[in-house]
Amino acid sequence: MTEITPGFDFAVSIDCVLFGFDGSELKILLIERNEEPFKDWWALPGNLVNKDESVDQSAQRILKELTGLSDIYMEQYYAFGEVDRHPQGRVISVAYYAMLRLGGEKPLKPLSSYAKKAQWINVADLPKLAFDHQHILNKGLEKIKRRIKHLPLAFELLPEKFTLTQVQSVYELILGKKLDKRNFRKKILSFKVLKELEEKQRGVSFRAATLYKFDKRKYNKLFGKEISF
Amino acid sequence: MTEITPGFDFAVSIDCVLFGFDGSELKILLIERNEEPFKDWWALPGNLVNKDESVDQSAQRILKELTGLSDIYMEQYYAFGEVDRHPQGRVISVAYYAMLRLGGEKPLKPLSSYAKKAQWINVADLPKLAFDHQHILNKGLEKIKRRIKHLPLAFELLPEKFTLTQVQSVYELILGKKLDKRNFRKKILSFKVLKELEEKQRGVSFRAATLYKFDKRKYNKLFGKEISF
DNA sequence: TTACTTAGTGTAAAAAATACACGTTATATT
DNA sequence: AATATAACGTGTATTTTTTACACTAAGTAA
Repeated sequence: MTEITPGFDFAVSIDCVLFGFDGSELKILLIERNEEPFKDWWALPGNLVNKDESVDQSAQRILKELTGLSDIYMEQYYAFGEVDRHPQGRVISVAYYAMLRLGGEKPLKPLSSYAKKAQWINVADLPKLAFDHQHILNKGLEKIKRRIKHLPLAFELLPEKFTLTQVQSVYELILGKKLDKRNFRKKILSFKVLKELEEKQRGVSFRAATLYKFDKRKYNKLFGKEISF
Repeated sequence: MTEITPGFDFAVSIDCVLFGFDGSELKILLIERNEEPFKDWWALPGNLVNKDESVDQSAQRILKELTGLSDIYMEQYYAFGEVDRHPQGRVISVAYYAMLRLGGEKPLKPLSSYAKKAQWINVADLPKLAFDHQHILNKGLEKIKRRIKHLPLAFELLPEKFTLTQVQSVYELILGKKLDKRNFRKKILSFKVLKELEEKQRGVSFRAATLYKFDKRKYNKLFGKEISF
C-alpha cells in the first residue's frame, strides 16, 4: 500500500455514543480527557483510527481502550466532516452508537492514559462537552428515537429480566413523552418477543411486578418489520 | 491549523449515489474513469475531499466536477472504511445519495478530466463497478427503500408534472414489488400533497392520464410524520 | 388495620389497511 | 366510421390497528 496520490493528510477518528439504562434513568457514557486539546473536559469516548484497522474495528478498539468495555455491538450512524471541528488539524469523525443495559457488573476502567476516567452520566444532566461532541450526541439521540419507533431495539437497554413498566420507561425517556400504559402493553406484547417469567420483582417497596425475558429467537424474525409507537 | 499529532495520513473521499427516474426506469449516475486505478471502468462519481472544504461541500463540488450537476441536495448515508478498499492507500469514503427526476434538460458534462463521461445507467442493467462501488450502491438502495416507506420522498424523482401511475411505478421499482392501484392512489392522495391539474398527459398512445403537481408547502409539513407503504 | 403505591386489566369507537373487478376513454387501425 | 386496444379511473365491504379512557388488586410499611 503506497501513497502516490497527494491528499493523504487527513486523520479519521471514531466517537462512540453509548446509551445506557439502569432501570430508571437514561445515561450516556463519557470520559474525562487526559490529553490536550480539551484536557480535563468531558467527551465522548473517541480517538484516531489506525492505519491497519477498519473503522468498525477501530470503534471496538477505542471503546475498549477508553472505557474497558468490549464486545459491544455498535452501529455507525454519521460522519462529521466540518473543516474546523478539530483544533489540531483536519479530522473526520465517524460516529457509532449502541444501547446498553446497566448493572453493577461492568467496571469502567480506561486501559489507556488518554482518559482519566469513564463514567455513565445522566442524559438529563450533561456537562459541557469537548469538540463538537454535543452535536454528535444530539444526532445520536435523534437516531435512536427514530430507531425505537420501528424496532423494539430498546431491549438492548434493559436488564435480562425486566418489568413492563421498565420497558415503558425506556420508551418514554427516549421519545421524551408519556405513553398510555394499557396501549403500550398491548402493543409490546403483540410482538410476541417477551416471555413472561414465574418470577416477580424483588426488593421493592409496594407491589412487585412480573418479570419478563426477551426471546431473541423470535426477536430476530421481527427484524425488517415495521413497528411504530 | 497545524498538525502536531501523528495519524494525519488518511485520505477522505466522497462517493455520490444519484438515483434518477425518467418516467419508466430507475437509473443511476455513473462516470467512466479516466485515471488509474480502474481507468476506463465505470464508477460512482467520487473523488478526494480537499483540506479546506467540509465533506458536505466536497460532495457538491465533486458531483459538479464529474457530472456537471450542481445544486443537488444529497444526504450522507454511510462512511466506508475497510482497510483495503482503495488500492493506493488508506481512503475512507463518505457516501451520499440523492433522487432526481430525469428529463432532457440536464446535460451531463464532466468539467474535470478525471471522468471521460457521465451517464445515467439503468439499475437493472449495471456494468461491473470500480473499487467497492457495487457495495456502496447496494447500501444506497437499501437506504432509499427504507426511506420511501416513511416519507413520500420519491417526488424528487418525478418530473414537475406527473401521473399517478408514474408515482406508483417509482414506488414499485424501488420497493421491488407490485402495489394495488386503488389502494396506492387512496394512500398517496390522502397525504394531500398532490395538486390535480386541469391538464392531461400528451403524446401518448391510448388514453391520457391526469397530471398532478407536487405541493411543496404541504409536503414540508409532512416531514417527521410516519408513513408506510 | 390502615394507608399507600404501583401492578394489572377491557372495551368501545375511530381510523387505517386490505382485498377485489369493471365500465370509461383516448388513440390507432382498418 | 367502426372497431380494437390498452391504460385510466373508480367504490365498498372486511379486517386490522389505533386510540381513549378508569378502576380494582396486591403487596409493603407504618
